[in-house]
Amino acid sequence: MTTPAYQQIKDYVLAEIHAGNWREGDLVPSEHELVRRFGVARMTVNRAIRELAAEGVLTRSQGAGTYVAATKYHGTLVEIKSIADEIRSRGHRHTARVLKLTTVRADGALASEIGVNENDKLFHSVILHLENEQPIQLEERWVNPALAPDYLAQDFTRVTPNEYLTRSAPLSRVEYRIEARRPDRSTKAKLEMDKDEPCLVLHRRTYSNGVVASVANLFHPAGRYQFSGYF
Amino acid sequence: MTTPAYQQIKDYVLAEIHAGNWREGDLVPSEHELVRRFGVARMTVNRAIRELAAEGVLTRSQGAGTYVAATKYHGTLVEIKSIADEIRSRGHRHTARVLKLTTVRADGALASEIGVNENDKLFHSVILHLENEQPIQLEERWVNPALAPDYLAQDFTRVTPNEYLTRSAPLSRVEYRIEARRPDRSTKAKLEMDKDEPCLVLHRRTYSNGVVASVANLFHPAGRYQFSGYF
DNA sequence: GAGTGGTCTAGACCACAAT
DNA sequence: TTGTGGTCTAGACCACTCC
Repeated sequence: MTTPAYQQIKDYVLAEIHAGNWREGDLVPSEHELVRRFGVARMTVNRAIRELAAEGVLTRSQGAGTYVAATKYHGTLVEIKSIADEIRSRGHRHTARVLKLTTVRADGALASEIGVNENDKLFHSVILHLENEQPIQLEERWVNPALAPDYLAQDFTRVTPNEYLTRSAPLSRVEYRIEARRPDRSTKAKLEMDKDEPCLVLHRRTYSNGVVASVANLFHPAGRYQFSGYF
Repeated sequence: MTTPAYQQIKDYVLAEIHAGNWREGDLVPSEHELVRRFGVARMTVNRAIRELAAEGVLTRSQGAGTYVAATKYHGTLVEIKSIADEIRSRGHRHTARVLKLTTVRADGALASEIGVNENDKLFHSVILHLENEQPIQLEERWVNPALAPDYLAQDFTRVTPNEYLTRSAPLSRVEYRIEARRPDRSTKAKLEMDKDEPCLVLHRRTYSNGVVASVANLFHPAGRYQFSGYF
């Protein structure tokens, strides 16, 4: 019931990356080098590294070497890329307004969704994201303080909560729900929405090491935003 | 510039499955048997089959054998499972009403979206799906006749277009777009929607072997439907 | 016990990149 | 030319399932 050698090598590489010892773009030890370190056959190292490459953790190029891949969480659908990157990739200007950033007490529904006790402290933020000065996303978020103790000290006009959280607590699982909804009056005003314009809402719950790190509701004006992708 | 042996074996297995010679749940030849047929080392066969298992095409169990997996397209998000299966998995009753099923001529926009010439023939269907007699999805679809010549002869109250198409033309690529929208009067009436209730719309374009097989617009009442998933 | 997959070895030859 | 990854071989031992 011992862990297979190739899996131990995979775990080793992942641990080095998560610990920050090997960063994006860094050169990973060669197969030959890992063969020496682990005292196994090259085929065994090859399997470990090849699988990590297939999983998108590493990139390889023949003759050159193996590198730590850029972290893309997770590609397939409703990507966990930050709204800021998305706006910038369209060649537009992203700005953010922090409307709220405080500590709150968890009420019953929130406590059970995040998996803490009622009345436990949670961090709460409300941020409005603008694309070329026009509101595009209202981000309402509750954060588990255990996983991001410095949350309240961040400048979220420069780094989005999403970016900060994925850096401070590597995410292991994401649950989402997408719905259409009529906005309440306050949401409608903040997003400067037209009369009768519906809202496209993404609810997202992210986990880090099996613990809920954060719960977010992302509201978008239907006329200015949609999700898309392929696979 | 020859294809690697492991890739040839993967291609062979995929071809047998797509051709229908090997069906869901069928036992796949053992590694030993494939070693004999292809005249390669077992490690080479092992890599081919292991990768197909990792991709979800096959399932393996030690001691028992390797089987063709149930076709789940594609798992991660906005799964391509049929609305009928989804409703049944909730323990509810699915029924469908075929509102339209004809041949149409492609206008400019449709022709370019599907990649045919203007005025080429397309199959067009409009189907209303009900969950326990309550409308849940209005499916508006255009189909490339080249890939599904018998489309008009199907009984879509028994098999959904989606199920029929994935069987007759294995899909290789899916593009989607999700948006919130106010329904037009006719859509609203068909889906028996409340006053001011928004619509959750999924646009989907599916490819088979690099050719557009079908374009669909799926309309859902916001109050009765949402997309969800995890990864 | 016979057959299956799961893993591993100790070599090998090749294509490609950097120098 | 040296070092890298890409692929492959011909064995081996083991754990598991099925009969």
